[in-house]
Amino acid sequence: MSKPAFLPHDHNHQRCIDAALAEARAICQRKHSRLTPQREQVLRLIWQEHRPIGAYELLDKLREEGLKAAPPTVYRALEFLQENGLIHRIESLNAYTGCSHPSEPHASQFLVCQQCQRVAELGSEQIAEQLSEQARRAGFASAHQTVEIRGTCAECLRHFHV
Amino acid sequence: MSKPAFLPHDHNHQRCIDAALAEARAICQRKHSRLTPQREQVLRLIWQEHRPIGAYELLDKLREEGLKAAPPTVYRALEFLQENGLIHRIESLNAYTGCSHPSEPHASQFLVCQQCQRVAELGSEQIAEQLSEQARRAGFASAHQTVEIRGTCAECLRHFHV
DNA sequence: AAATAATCGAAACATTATAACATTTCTTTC
DNA sequence: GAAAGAAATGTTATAATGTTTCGATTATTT
Ligand SMILES: [Zn+2]
Ligand SMILES: [Zn+2]
Ligand SMILES: [Zn+2]
Ligand SMILES: [Zn+2]
Repeated sequence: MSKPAFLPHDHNHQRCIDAALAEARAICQRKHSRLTPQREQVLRLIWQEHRPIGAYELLDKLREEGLKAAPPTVYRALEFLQENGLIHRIESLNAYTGCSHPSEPHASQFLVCQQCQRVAELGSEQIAEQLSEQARRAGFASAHQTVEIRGTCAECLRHFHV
Repeated sequence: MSKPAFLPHDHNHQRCIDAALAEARAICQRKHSRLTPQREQVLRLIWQEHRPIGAYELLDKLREEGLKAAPPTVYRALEFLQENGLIHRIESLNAYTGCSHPSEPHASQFLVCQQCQRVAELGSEQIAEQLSEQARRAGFASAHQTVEIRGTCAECLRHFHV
């Protein structure tokens, strides 16, 4: 993990979007997963911001873009994208965010800024390992970890002096 | 943390209930928080099992016990109990579970068994510290942590060979 | 007792997610 | 290319979870 967790608020975000979509297409091609136009559209909408987006907010955006969509449309796309490791669900927000490094399976921890609502992904194997280890000491076999840290990002700390 | 995370399936659970209610009463008395009969009833229902319980499941149980309850009845009680540190919300389940050591504020990590649905609370300050520290390295100021580990508890590992 | 604050009752409403089944599109096989 | 099978999508309805509002009641303080 060399990349900074949160990019500056004014970074060139179009690059994030383009890179995420390109990587998604490559991954799906490799896996023979069908990243259909609708699914790609949903992924693109999710990547519009680093702020997680809810299913119904996505639904609205799909409709704004002219698609005749109903809730299942969105939830099916979300399911596909999750199964293929392209997005994560943020449990504490009931919302979805693009995965920052979808190419390899990984444990994730999320930093959720209360001020700007952005989310960044830590990919600390160390944390994941320690969690698994502590669980193991209780005789517990870990299958999946949900780690979400709510707080204030560096930029918001500077701007709002919270 | 000396107590085992998961108690045996066949432990004397009435003791858990009684102890939890007694501790809750003591805490609320000390804090001048009003643990009304309704709130205590909800807490007792939550402690009926080590399995987290959803708001509407609670609502049903309240009605079974003769209370004329509506959703706000439950959610208000849950809010009170959470504010007073007597219960935790398990985000990945949309459900609530009794706090195992409500007397002092503490970070919590939850082990959630996929087989028996029980939840145990780790209270590892070490994990909490490491998470805060890793976040801090990203310039992020932690305010609250959600840590939920899904997997299989020791007893279920033995019984079901998963 | 009166004033104030906290709690509760009740109805409506809002948000998030899934079930069920029909239709279309894509892929494979012949 | 046509037929069969599989995957994806459309459509409607409904389930599950959570909130707002406002008035009535109860508890606490003065
Ligand atoms: Zn970006
Ligand atoms: Zn921020
Ligand atoms: Zn018990
Ligand atoms: Zn278990």
